[in-house]
Amino acid sequence: MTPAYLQVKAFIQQHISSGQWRPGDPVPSEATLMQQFGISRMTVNRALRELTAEGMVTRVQGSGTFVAELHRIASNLTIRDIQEEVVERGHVHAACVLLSQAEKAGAELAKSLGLRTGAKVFHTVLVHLENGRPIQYEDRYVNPAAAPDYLKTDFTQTTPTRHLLTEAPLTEASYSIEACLPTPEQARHLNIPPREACLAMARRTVSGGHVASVVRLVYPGSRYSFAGKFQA
Amino acid sequence: MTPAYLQVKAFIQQHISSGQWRPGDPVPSEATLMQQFGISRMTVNRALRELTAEGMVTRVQGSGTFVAELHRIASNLTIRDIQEEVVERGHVHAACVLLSQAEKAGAELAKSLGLRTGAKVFHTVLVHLENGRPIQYEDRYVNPAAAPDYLKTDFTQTTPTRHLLTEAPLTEASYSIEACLPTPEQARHLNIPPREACLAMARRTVSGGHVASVVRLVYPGSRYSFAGKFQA
DNA sequence: AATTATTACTTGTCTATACAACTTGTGTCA
DNA sequence: TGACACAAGTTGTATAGACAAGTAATAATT
Repeated sequence: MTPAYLQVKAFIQQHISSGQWRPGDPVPSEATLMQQFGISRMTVNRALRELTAEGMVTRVQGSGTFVAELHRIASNLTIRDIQEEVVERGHVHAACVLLSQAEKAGAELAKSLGLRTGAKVFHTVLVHLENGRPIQYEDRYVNPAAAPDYLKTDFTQTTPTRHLLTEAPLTEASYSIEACLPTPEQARHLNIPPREACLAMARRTVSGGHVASVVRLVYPGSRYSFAGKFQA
Repeated sequence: MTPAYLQVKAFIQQHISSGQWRPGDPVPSEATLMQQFGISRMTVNRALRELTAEGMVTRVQGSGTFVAELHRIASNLTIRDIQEEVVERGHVHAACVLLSQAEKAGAELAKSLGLRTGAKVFHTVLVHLENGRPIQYEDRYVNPAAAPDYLKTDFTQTTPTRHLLTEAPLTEASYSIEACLPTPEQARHLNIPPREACLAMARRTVSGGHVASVVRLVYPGSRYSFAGKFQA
């Protein structure tokens, strides 16, 4: 037996996705739906509240519930560990450490990490392999305050992402996905032609109010894409 | 006065983001939180239910509530109208129609649209300009069943996205973001060098169980990126 | 005619209770 | 030792009622 609140949700979603109720149209009030389904108000309320959270409808106290203007269906672009991702595809993950050291931050880097120029930062460069083929070039700077033991980690066993997620649970992050051509070094390590288009994700993660890490992930365009699904 | 359920949410989120409760750790049970906050179970339940929906915690019936394994903080990658996007940045949007006609679908296209080979499809190619500079090359095929009047639209006034969102409210969509080099024609119309890396989003939208449209959006890598924010 | 009260309706939050479904550990019995 | 039954604890769903707060239309007043 399908729970009542799901039936109400399905009822409303169907009317919206079929186009019978168009953006801006009023959705029946809680009282109406109560009677129509013969259920209590709290149950109807839950259904409408969830639809609001999902962006299907908007509610105005005192006025009513309305079909949301644009279906801004959100997808689940998430921060994932590359190793998990590869393993989930049933493939073998390996990592090759190109660099792992402490450095003094330049002006730009220091600013983006929220440190003063010349402050100590950790710098790692890795290449991740999927079934032996290079798939990600990871160039990362880490705020020592967020993960003091960062450099002691064996990155062929534990990925930087995993270490950081454990050490400094993230509270927010901003990212930018762009297309670029690889640097000669990136092309060499990714084993791609120097003019093959690459996907790059630049990411800045914040943990507890402080910037924990800035990273640039470069993927060969021919071997990688961000795929996802929007769902109503 | 902050609502009680929000206080509970804040209490839990703080313990998680501060690292006091680590992934896998149990979160206090509803009964415990009831007593601790002196509120009813339904209120605690709402807080925990919302945290579950937001990916902060996982709940197992009969067992308990636990801090989610990886903070799979989801971002708001949404299907947006390029015109809205440009206008929101305070810029001027314009569109140039390169092609707008009915065609017979080839085998591959027909399959992806869920039609038979040779069926009639609408095909449009547009270039979108932001402040006069080309920013998106839009190559779109539309299922006539989803939007019979598609070709009658003046695409310099109404973008295809907007028309389709109005005509065929979408129920789901899948996308793929990749890096590529532009075709000569794309490079010409986007006014970029032939070897500049581009971002491409391939999207397939479904409306009411039928594929409404497949589209390939190509952006100059130097002028566009998908940016977003994950938030706890 | 313009302003102000009133009223009906809507959503937002919260309570106390109830039963169902599931998990886990414990104890009993063979 | 192993299989089973049971009890305690947990989440999932649902109810009927209550009050607060906001909106919008109507009625009353100026």
